[in-house]
Amino acid sequence: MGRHSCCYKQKLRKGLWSPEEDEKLMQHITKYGHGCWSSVPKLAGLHRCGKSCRLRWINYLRPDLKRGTFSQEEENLIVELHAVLGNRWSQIAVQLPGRTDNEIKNLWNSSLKKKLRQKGIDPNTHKPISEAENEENCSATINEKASEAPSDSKFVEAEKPKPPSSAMDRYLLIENNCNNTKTSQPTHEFFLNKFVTSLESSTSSCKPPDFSGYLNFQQLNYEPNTGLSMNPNATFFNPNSKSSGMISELNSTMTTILPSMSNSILTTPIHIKPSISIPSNNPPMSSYNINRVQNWDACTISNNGSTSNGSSSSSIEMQNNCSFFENNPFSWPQANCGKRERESQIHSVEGQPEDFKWSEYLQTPFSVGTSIQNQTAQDIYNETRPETHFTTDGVSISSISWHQNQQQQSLQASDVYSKHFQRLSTTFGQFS
DNA sequence: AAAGCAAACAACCGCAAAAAA
DNA sequence: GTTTTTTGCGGTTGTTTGCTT
Repeated sequence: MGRHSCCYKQKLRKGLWSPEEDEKLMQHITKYGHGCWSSVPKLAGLHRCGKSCRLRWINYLRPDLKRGTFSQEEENLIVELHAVLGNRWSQIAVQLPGRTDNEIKNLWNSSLKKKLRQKGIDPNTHKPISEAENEENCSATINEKASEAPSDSKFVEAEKPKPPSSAMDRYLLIENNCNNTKTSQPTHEFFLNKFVTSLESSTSSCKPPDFSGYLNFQQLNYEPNTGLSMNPNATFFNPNSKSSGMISELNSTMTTILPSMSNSILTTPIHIKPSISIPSNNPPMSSYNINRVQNWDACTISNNGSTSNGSSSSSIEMQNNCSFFENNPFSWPQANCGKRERESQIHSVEGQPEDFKWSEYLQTPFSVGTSIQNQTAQDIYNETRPETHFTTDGVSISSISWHQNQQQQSLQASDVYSKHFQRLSTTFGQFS
């Protein structure tokens, strides 16, 4: 489509917004909602294009914006998320309630990038700068190998290695290509990754998720450490919801995942006998957080921000008595992929915030991951990153090394799960 | 006090995808 | 099924602010 046609049709104001313009836009949207953005300026009496109005609202006028300087925790989280998501600012912003993608992007470009470089970390790869250079060379070798292969069939094209998108991918790529080995590493993360991927693809296709790959996860030879009391019957999502089958899967998944999160097992490849040892100073998850998650299912959230079971909660505002699967368009068989229809459903609920995104409310259970992540990120980024490590053949894989000390392993382990929780949160947010 | 510079912030632009006609 | 319109995203540029010389 290209450029907004309205910009050509008439002389529209550009540049900074005046307080009067803000006021007009604010009043209009508060009263009528934005509806179709292209009609907003006309209806609100503004000499701006709809696009400009939208941007102003999203980045500045929206009442739920936090504003102010970013906290250290937020900065750390952004760095961590950027390592996983890259420049997907909107997805990163989902994980930081009250912050906009534009704000985060600006922070990254003006400050965070520089800070990372000062610490010797390449902001693009999130690895020590020397290591990033080494791996680039390694990738070049891999590409050379790929180009040697016959390239005249579509099959070959499909087999071309995709750029690694996660630490695990990078690890496997380096292991398999640089070491000339062919090992897949069915770690707990591997199956967790499959699980989250199933959810992601099911949300995009509006089909029930395929957990077949994930379910093997639960058959792995590992025993959750019992140092943490975990109610085996705990449910995290309402089992009486419409998609009870899927909810049941999720609940069993959560029961399995959470103890292992807390115990920080996991990056041990499964072909080596899993060693489950708890570092004496193993701190990651507070019982407070566990309890909050365990109680989540029992919580019905009222519109005054308190929970029906009497426990304190963050300032959540939702409809009366809804557990979070129930009152959201999160039912696979009936999944409604039409955005406009979804919007109309949302609008039809009296008093429902217009831009209701339940992924934001999902932050509460998923703050388990976030809280660990903050803790972890703080440790990692406040300290000098470890110098480059080398595998036996000299390939540098420092930031994803399996050979780091136990404590670092446990910290990374928490991060790994945090990452997948973030993905879950992001995925579910697509339904809003 | 003024000039120069850098950082921070706000807004625009172009593109692509999704939705509607 | 095609075309048009709308929305959202990420890159980039412009403006303001604050600090240093």
